[in-house]
Amino acid sequence: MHALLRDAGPPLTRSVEDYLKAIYHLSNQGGFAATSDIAAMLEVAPPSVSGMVKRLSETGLIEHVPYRGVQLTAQGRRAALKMIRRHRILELYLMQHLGYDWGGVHAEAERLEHAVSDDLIERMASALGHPLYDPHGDPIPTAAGEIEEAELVSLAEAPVGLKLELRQVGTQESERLRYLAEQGLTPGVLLTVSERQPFNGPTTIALVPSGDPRVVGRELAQVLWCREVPVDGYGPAAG
Amino acid sequence: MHALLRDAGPPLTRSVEDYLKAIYHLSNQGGFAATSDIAAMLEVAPPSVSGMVKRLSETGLIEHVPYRGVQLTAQGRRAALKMIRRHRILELYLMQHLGYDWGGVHAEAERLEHAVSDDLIERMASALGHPLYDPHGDPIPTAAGEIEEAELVSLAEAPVGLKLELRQVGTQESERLRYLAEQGLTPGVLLTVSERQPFNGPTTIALVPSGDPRVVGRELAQVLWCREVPVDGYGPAAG
DNA sequence: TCATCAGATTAGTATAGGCTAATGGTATTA
DNA sequence: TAATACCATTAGCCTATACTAATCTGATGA
Repeated sequence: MHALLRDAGPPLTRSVEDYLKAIYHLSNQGGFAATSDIAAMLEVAPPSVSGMVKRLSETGLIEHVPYRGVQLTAQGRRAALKMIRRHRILELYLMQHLGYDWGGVHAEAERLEHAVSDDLIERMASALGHPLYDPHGDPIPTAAGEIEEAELVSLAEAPVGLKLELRQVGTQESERLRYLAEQGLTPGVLLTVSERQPFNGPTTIALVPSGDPRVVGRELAQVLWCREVPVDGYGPAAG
Repeated sequence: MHALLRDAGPPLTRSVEDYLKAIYHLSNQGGFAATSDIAAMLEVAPPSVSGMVKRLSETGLIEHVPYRGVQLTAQGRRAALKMIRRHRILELYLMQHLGYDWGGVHAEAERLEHAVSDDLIERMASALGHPLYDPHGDPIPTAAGEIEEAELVSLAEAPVGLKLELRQVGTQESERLRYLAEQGLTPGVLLTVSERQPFNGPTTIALVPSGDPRVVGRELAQVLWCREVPVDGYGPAAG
């Protein structure tokens, strides 16, 4: 029996669960999640985040460095992964057993993930054959709270031909961020690597599904961290 | 298109949904639901009920006669039936598609009913073949908000041999209520009618599943309102 | 180095929903 | 009819979570 699952304490509220999930997603590479980013992700005002951050750090779910941001503690990370497992299993179940499509499934899972029991999730997981990846190709954390960390490659290093999802933008400079946003290069976008010029030259990519091309200079490409996207959408790259 | 479904307004909170459901169950026969009964059913303190009752009557979901109790308005009844539909469909789905048993299914449905969308419920209903009765034999309200009202027979009139569920105790006298509770005769219990003495004599019943016998005098039997229980548990009395 | 500005935090307020203690009303019973 | 007991309600308070407006901090750029 893994010791990872029990933490007891009072059950977390819906809000708390949402905050933990958001912080998990925003601090993926071990960095800090910024107050304003959390606020944007949860669609609340920044002061609401400050308030919640205070409470969460008092209960030991996160660590807060004022004016810097927050990180999950081991306990908080466990709780976040549990929610992510729930979400991903739910999405898969709704699509495979109840005919949901890509469009509707996220919102439904978003509400259900707070209401389901562990038991129900495990039953769904069984019914699905204990899947390892969700409909988006993201890995599903195990019931014990382990997740296959997708290794990220910088776009500057990614082999030509690969299909990637942009996961992290490794800079805070607003000029660069603004430019990248204009180019449609925000976390979550899918792309394929079309070509790379020699001698540290730019990388040419094609956005998916539009096919729009983009040329990204090496300096920028180096801070665009991507995950390889499995080809069939349900498992890691077929090999 | 039925006009019954739309009421718009802000979505109801979990608490409100629970109150409406409780009031529906407690005022079944067109009577009033008492504050203390609602409090007991929801496991909250009576003043909490008074507070909620004020809010609900301000929003037009219930009608409140001070010191008498509350009744659902048409709007409140619609909302309550929607929750009951959700609950019963969920119970059936969890049992038939996810292997739940009688024990666990209620608590799970109780939480999920607040989180599911109408869309999901209708998908589950389809997957179940649009069932009319839940695992307890209770009728499932239609999506349009109609429910087959179970006719109640008083125990004093019920034919010998019938299997019944006690649904309503038609007296408020505490002495009688206390006695009935001692006898295990509270709403929800299952029983079969074993025998009835002539000349307005007592009715003998057997509790289900224990088989314990009880002899109930006519006066009391007249206020014990029962519903006939379908034999197979999934439909009305098999014909 | 200092002014500036964006982002973070604090202050103060609101709403939903719960609680306990105190009070008020109704119905039963003597 | 009067006393009583039970139940409902009001008063006053608490927590979680959100908000706006005001203030503070730290990084950027002159």
